[in-house]
Amino acid sequence: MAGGGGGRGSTNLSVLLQTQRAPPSSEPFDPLFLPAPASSFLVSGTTSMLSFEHVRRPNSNRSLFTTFEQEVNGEDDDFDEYFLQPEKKKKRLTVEQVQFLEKSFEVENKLEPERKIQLAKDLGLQPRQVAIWFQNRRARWKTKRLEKDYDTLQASFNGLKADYDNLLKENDKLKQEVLQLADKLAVKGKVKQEEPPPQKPVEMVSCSKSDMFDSVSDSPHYTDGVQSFEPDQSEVTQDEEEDELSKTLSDPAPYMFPKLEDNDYSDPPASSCSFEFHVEDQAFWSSAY
DNA sequence: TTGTGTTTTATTGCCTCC
DNA sequence: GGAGGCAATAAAACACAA
Repeated sequence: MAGGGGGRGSTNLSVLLQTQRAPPSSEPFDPLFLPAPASSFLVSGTTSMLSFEHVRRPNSNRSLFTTFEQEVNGEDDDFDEYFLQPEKKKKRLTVEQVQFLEKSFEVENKLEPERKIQLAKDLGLQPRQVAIWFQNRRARWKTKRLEKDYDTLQASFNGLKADYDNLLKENDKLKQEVLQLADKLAVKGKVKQEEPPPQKPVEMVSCSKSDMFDSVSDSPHYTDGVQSFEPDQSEVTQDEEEDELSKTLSDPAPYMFPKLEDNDYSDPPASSCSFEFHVEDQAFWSSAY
C-alpha cells in the first residue's frame, strides 16, 4: 500500500499523487485536486508524472504522491529519485471532499474495496487516503460514542444515587418513628404495670374483632361455610365485649349457624341479633321453588 | 509574530480473518 | 501469507490568544 510501509507488506507503491486543494500561488500546481478529466499532469495513456510536486516521506523511500492508476495497477517508477523537493508532508482535504466523505460515512462507516475506489475516483484522492480518512473517522466516531455513553451512564448513576439517598433518608426517618413509638409503648407499659393487669391485651381484642366482624357494616359476614353474626354492641361495654369475645374464642357455638345447604329451605333461625331475613328475601326463597 | 493547544492526516506495528 | 482493521503515535495544519 502506498505510504503505509511498516508491517503491511502491500503494494509497495512509491509514487503518490498530491491530492489536495489548489495550493496557493507559491506552491506547485496540484493536478489531482481537479476532476480527473481536467487533470493536466497525466500524460494521456500513461502513468507518468512529469510536472507535479513530488516529495518523499522522512522515514521512507516512498514519495508522497502517486497516481490513482499506479496504485490500482501496482505500478511504480523511479521518477521519485529525481524529484526530491522540500517536504510537504500533509495536506488537508477540501471542505467539499470532507463533506462528501462524511455523507458516505453516514451511509456506511466501513469501506468495501469497490466503494473505496469509487470514492477515490469521485474525489480525486488516493484509495489509500480514503481508507485512512475512514479509519480516522471511525476512531473519532468511537471516541464520541464513548463520551456519549459515559454521559449516559453518569446521568443514570446520578439518578440512581439520588434515589438511593432519598431511600436512606426515608429509612432513617422511619427508624426514628419506630424508636419514638417504642418509647411510647414502654411508657404505657410501665403505667399499666402499676395497675392490675387486664385479662386480655387490648391489641389482641381489637385484632380478634376485626377477624370476627365486618368492620364496615353491622351485617354478618359469611366465613368458610359458617354464618356468624355480630351481637348488638350498643348495650355492651368494652369489658363485656372482651368477655363476649373470650366466650367466642373459647366456645363459638352460640354465634354460629349451620351453613344453608342448597336444599335446605328452612327458615333462618330467629334471633335477637342484627341478622335478619327480610321479606323480600322470603319471597325470593318461596318463588325460587 | 509567536507560543500553545487542537484537529487532521498519515505511519507503524500488531491482530484477526480468510 | 496477504489484506484490512485498530490503537498508538507523529507531525503538519490550523486556530487563537497575548
